[in-house]
Amino acid sequence: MASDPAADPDSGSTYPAERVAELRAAIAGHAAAYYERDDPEIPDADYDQLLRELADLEEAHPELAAETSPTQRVGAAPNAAFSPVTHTLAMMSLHNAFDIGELQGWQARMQRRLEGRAPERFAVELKLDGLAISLRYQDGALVQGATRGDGRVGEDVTHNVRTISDIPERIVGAPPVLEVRGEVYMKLSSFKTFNDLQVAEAQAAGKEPKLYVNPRNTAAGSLRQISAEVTAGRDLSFFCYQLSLVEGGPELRTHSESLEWLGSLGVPVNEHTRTPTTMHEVEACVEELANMRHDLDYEFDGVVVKVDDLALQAELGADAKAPRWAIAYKLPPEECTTRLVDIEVSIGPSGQATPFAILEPVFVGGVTVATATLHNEDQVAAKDVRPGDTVIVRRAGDVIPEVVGPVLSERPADAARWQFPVDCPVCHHRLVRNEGAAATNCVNFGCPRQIRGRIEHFAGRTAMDIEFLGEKNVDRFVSAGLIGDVSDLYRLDFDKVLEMPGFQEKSVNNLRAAIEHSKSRPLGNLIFGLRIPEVGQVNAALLASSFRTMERIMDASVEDLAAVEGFGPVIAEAVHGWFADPRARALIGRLADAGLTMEAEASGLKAEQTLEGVSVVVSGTLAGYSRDGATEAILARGGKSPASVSKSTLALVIGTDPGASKVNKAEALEIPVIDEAAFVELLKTGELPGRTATADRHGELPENGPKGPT
DNA sequence: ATGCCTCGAGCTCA
DNA sequence: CTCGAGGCAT
Repeated sequence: MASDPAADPDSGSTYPAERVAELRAAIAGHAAAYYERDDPEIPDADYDQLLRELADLEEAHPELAAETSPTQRVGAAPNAAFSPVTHTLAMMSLHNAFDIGELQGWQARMQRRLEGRAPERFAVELKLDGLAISLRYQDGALVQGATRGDGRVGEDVTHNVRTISDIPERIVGAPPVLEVRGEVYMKLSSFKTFNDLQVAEAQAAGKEPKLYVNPRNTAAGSLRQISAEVTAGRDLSFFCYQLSLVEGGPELRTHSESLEWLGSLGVPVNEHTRTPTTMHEVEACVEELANMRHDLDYEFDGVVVKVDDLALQAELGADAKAPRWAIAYKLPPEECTTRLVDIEVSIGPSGQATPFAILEPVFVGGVTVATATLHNEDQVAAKDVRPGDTVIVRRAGDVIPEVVGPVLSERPADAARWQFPVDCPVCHHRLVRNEGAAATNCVNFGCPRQIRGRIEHFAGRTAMDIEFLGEKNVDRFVSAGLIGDVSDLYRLDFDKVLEMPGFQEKSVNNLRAAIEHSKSRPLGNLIFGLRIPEVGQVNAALLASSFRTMERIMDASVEDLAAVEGFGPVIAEAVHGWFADPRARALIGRLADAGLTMEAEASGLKAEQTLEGVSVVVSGTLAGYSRDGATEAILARGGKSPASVSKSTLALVIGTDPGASKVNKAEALEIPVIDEAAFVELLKTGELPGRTATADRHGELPENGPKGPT
């Protein structure tokens, strides 16, 4: 902005008309910075100087004066706000098609009306989820923005529309009169930023945040602000989808031509527009656009098909509700409303009490949703959803169903704020929420849910990997009183198991062998299986390799533990505290007696430490290594293998079907992406071979196919 | 204060 | 696998 010539009075143009235009543009920019973003770019005195020069010029050259000049409106209250605006051309809605058959029906009706002639070309566009507005330009200057209203009469929202950066205040090369229609919407990223800001501000003020429900409602609400400053803070966007009125413009024969022309004038037009010629192609385009639903930074709820030829459009005309030359192909809703019947709390395997919503079942995002997690007490409070509320439920793509928020206008008068239950629904002990924690927990060590949870975790694939001992069998054995903790597994009464329905000799023998086999699992797996707070797979392996024996871990002081690389006071304290409990020590004793591995494997002659201190991430399936095999190979050579790519990653090894997020991140961070052969080389030498897979695959990756199920 | 990492929850899909 | 929360190092 410092180099803006118009800001410098000395570099002014010789011709008054040009200078006037320059001044107006500069003033508009500075005014926006000052009034709308509260962030002045130049001193007030300089601004006043520009304004004075403009006023002088306009006085000297009355033919250059204009209604829209900043001299006419600076400081003026937007008293025209929300006054009724009668649309020159009614803003009609669209007929809907919910499947391909209805799309074909529409085409057949048109063809009948045209007595057998068929449209030669169509335009297929996204139907954005925002709100429709009409913009009027006179001599290239934006003079009015209006909402759709009832289609005939809308509301004047000019003051707010001017704050939308996508919408040009002036159009160079525009005809004397120009009216366009389009959709004001909010980008998903802007919506997220905006809601994050709400949370931050509420926290700073010590209040509960008021979250906005979705980008569409936020955009609509933003345009209804009395103060344009509020609207300016919302980062709205705009796409034009129709030229509705033009006087003195070029000759335009098709809709797509008109959009192209508007685009060339600087009016934002959506890039995802197709112009197929046959209905068959139309269907393919509709499908193609529909598949982009989760790949864009904005939402759309349908695809609009229009007859491209403007003369044909005129011939087809409209019925009472909508034009005959266009139809909206509606996509299945990803968001809808339903009744929140109740809020209940479930106890997780670790004792965490998670509130969840019981919903009147609704079909949304391709599945029927009957329950949805509400995460924790604060989430329920922030959303302020109450039993009896009508709520908005959302399930976008492969995202988890979510209760977005209540529809306050539908709230029953007697709906009371929901209270977190006092007792565990499983064991009826008091629930505890610690200071500063988000979660509420059942802390009863003997809670049946937690007994089961601990045993399931112990038997899980990532811990002791006991086959045939899944959720269901654990539940049955615990219920039958056969096991109460993990050490009971090693003295399980198999005769009793044999008596249980569904168990025959063979299945019992399988189970016996699996349990027996688990005794020799490495020490790290055992430690992980114990489920010590703050100790996951990584920290468990660290404990095993640092202390070598269970005994030494049990006897380690907090300082000893904190000396482990990557351990701080919190983890050290958690480990120490866990082993300090006599019940834990007794359990370890029983496990040792049962014959479980209590020492780290004698590492013997180890592989050369070629990867000392570096980290290598693996994604996808490798031919010569199992998932853990590759990780082990890296660890054995002194390297690390975290689950995600970061700046410190030396290389990403990809097999077949690598995770897209890892590959993308590696590319973004310019981390070498290597194939299995290069990985083998890397293990051997610690060096990356000259040619990387990145170079090979360049230009190939962005063309990932459709993400939907195939 | 920042960025990397692990933990732990919840969920999908073969 | 992905995501948010939180621990730890810098």
